[in-house]
Amino acid sequence: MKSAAPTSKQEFLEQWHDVLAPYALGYRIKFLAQLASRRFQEKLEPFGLTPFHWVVLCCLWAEDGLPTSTICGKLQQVGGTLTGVLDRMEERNLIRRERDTQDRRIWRIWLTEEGNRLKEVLPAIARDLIEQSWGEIPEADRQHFSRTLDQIIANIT
Amino acid sequence: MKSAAPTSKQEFLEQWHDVLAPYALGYRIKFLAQLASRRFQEKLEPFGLTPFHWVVLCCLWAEDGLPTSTICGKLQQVGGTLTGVLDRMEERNLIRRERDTQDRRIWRIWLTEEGNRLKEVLPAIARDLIEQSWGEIPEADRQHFSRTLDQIIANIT
DNA sequence: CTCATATACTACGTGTACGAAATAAAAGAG
DNA sequence: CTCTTTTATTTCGTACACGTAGTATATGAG
Repeated sequence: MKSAAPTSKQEFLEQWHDVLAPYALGYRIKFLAQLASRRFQEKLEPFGLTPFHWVVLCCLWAEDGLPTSTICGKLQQVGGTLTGVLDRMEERNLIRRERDTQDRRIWRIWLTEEGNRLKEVLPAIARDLIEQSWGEIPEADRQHFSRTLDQIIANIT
Repeated sequence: MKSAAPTSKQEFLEQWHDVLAPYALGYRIKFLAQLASRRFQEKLEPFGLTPFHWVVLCCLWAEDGLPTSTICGKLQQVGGTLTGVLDRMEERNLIRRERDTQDRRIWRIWLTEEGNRLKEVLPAIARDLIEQSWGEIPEADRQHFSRTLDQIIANIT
């Protein structure tokens, strides 16, 4: 029981199709999310970053100085989760917190120079991983999958 | 910044398609997994269960008395994660740990009476959630999505 | 039998995630 | 201008999730 357990991916998929039908969809999606996160984590490790850091950086690259609540909204994450992530990002010198001058309840998040520089390196890494995930799947199927994904999200929201 | 933040689901999806293309696929999948987990958690709360308890129970309903490592394999989870989950399931009187008589390294997991009884109630709840997730999506699209999902998992494994 | 190696599981430290409660500042009622 | 209510964020407690290290037991070489 090292890390990845004995069951092969083939067996894994079969089992969750047949034996455990009620959870078939949910668990496979959760599993894919988890697997993708592991892969991405491996690639980010050399930079001392996590997948969560990456998405926060994405938000700030698009628009710097966002309030914490706006980032929460973009990522659809609970406030308490962000606090910890931002704490660690601040420690690692990726971002800087500054109080809004108009509304002192708001803390705005600003990229440091290092946070900004990563924009030159990370996107290529993310793109490669996505391309690997799609693999041989043709463009039409990718779009179809993507649309259905959005529809499921809408159904469950 | 209560719990779900101001950005609407419509805005959410648009943003992750356009603004953050590199992460578009990954983050939406992660988000769906998270969202589904929240919904399922809500439904399991009255029983004092979590989604993880559900999948472990699924494994044991199919075959009772499995070794911890086999459950790890079926769920494709790291051993350390299972230990904690099983600890809590034991405390909640869902399962019982027993040492294998042949190989004393192995701990076999057995359902308690309560763990067994839940088989009558929980599957319907899970099925409802899946059905809600699919919504109006026609059968052909469901299968198509499901196949592509497996393919992506295979590509990234 | 004895030692090295492999296997099954647990323990620990870190990083998400969640809901609920606490804190601080703004905004609105009177 | 006060008092209540709302909003932004943090804090806390619990539950995954991972990699690494540690412990106990089995297995194979000699």
